[in-house]
Amino acid sequence: MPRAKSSVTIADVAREAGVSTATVSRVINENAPVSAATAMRVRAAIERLNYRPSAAARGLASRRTHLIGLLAEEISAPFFAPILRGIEKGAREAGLGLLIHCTQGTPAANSGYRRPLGPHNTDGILVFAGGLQEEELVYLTSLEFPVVLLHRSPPDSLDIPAVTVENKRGARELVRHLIEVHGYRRIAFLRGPEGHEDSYWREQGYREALAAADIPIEPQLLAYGGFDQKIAQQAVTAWLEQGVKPDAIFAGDDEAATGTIMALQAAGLRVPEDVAVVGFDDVYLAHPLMPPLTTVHVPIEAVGREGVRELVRLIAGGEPEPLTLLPTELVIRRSCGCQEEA
Amino acid sequence: MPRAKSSVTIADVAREAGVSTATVSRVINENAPVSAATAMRVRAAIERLNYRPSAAARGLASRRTHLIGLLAEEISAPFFAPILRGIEKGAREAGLGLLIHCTQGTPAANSGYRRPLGPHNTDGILVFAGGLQEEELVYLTSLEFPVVLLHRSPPDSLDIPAVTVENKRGARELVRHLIEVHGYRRIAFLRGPEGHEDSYWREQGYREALAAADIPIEPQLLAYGGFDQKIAQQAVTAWLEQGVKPDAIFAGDDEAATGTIMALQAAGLRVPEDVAVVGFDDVYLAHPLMPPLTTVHVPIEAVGREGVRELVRLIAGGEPEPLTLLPTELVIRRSCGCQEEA
DNA sequence: TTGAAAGCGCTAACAT
DNA sequence: ATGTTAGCGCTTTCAA
Repeated sequence: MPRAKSSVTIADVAREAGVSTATVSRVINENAPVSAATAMRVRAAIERLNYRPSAAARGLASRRTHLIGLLAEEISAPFFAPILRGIEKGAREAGLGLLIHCTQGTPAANSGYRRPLGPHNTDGILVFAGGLQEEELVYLTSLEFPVVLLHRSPPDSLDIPAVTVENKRGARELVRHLIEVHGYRRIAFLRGPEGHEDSYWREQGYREALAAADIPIEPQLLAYGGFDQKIAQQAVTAWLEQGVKPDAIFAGDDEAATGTIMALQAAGLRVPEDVAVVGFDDVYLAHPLMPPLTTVHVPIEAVGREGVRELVRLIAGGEPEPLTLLPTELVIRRSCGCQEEA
Repeated sequence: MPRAKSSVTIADVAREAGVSTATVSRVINENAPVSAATAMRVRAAIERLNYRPSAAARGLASRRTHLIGLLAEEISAPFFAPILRGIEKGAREAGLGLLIHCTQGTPAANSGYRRPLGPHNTDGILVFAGGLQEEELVYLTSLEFPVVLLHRSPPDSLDIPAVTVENKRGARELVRHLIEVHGYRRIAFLRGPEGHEDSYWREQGYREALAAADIPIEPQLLAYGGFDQKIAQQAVTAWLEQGVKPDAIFAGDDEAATGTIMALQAAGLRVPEDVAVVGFDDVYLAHPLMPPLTTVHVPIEAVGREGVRELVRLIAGGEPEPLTLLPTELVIRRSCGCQEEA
């Protein structure tokens, strides 16, 4: 019969088992020697009373919440789900709870003493991209509070560990493939959002690949795609209307690649016969009705997992790993002009 | 200058402001009268010291964590992201933190005194579909602990508030459209996973619509689609190989509709000219390269939002609303045979 | 290996 | 309107 309402405390268990509360605590936390017989009695008492330790009391006494936080700007598929899955899995395996909070462009709420996530309620936090302003990062660092950045590098002079992916290398290989295998020379690039690091490095990779092939950058082949299907569609449509017709379009990400393909198809152009299109992220391959897209695989879930791993290390007082750069991988399908194998 | 490491406590603030800790507490919680002048001094002291109340101490003393939990089986796009967004938004607006945990088929971890979510660390929880075993629901209910079910109805004899959508009505209207507007009579249905409530009610809606039109159920037109693209594809392929060719296929959900369309196209059949296809959920409309799918819109994000609203009501001691049934809405596009308007 | 007891930082009576 | 103080339920020295 479960006891109703008023909760069972460690003192109840201690009484039931005929030991002190300290001993019960030791059995629960397994952090001090307890004789097998005693432990058994305690566990039986816990079971019998259906005792569950109060997280608040534990946290107050031990100064450990066993919680980690995730701060993001917004919950947006398709990128958010896999990274969250990685984080949740990592947290679960480390025996930590996961507290999540989105800023949703409400940085105002994140001020004063009402902070959503921080030392007052977690043992450490994960910050996804722009989930936290630099000022607060500075503050948390001064407290030596564990923070790990995801898909974002630390502000200058702050050495906060970051986990991200090889955007530049992935983009470079992708564009190199277009040049070397297909002989394309007029390769357009659709930029992602301003200030978005993934976007920045992908552009660098694009530039490096062109430079390596001695192909000059044509400014008119650079446009804003915003990592967004609609924006990319408009950008490509605008090109077409101006008579700009590249050999290939590197859309910046898969979302933009979708918009690119739509714009091309709407103009009666075939992909890849008339214009090749490549994306980045490899999140839409799941969608079978899209022309098989050549893209760069990004290990999104792994970023979450590695982020937790690093955070756990910091919490344990271990040496920080300044930068974890996860590998990206070229995924050749059909939209670049290759014949996909069956 | 922020103080490093050792955290600022309410006593520090009280001293700095020249008041008692009780007064500081009153200012923070705004739950008792404090003179404007005093409040100002306290706030200034809080600001100066960069004080942030310890969640653990607050929780221990007040027996409120200001946290709600979300329990799910797994984090799977595309359904999870919107519902999470609704929940997170609701929690944020209510000033509550959100703790999430997935069971991932590890019910074992959810036993003994190491429960991920419950009265020991939250003020109430949201259970998405099969996120929690019946036994634990019974236990939590006996404690009068606030629980709200999402996309799942309570076990017999347990009156736990639930929030879900009008699956039956949506399916009925959808099939009625196929019958009345298009005159289809051989309408196939692809079932979702066994024990999945959405699936169950959609089938009921399908049956009701057929019954209302005096069309007998043809057992061979019922198959298992598993709310899964691959499984649906196989099921439809199997039909085709057996020479079963329905007028229309209600795929159970959009995911299965995708597989259905693939199977049809692979067999050289056109949608909707040769076979009409309809889905449910309206999650893929975002994907522009798919033939515009006639489906039923499910307000996924609203389920999350309403779930939080109900949970907040329970936590505040309000009257429970046993069942919140959110409306679904028929979305006519092209895959049923209609001419979509521009 | 075990127990006693002093906090952890806050809230909520109860006084005044 | 404000202060005093007794806990909240645990962990963690310190002793034994």
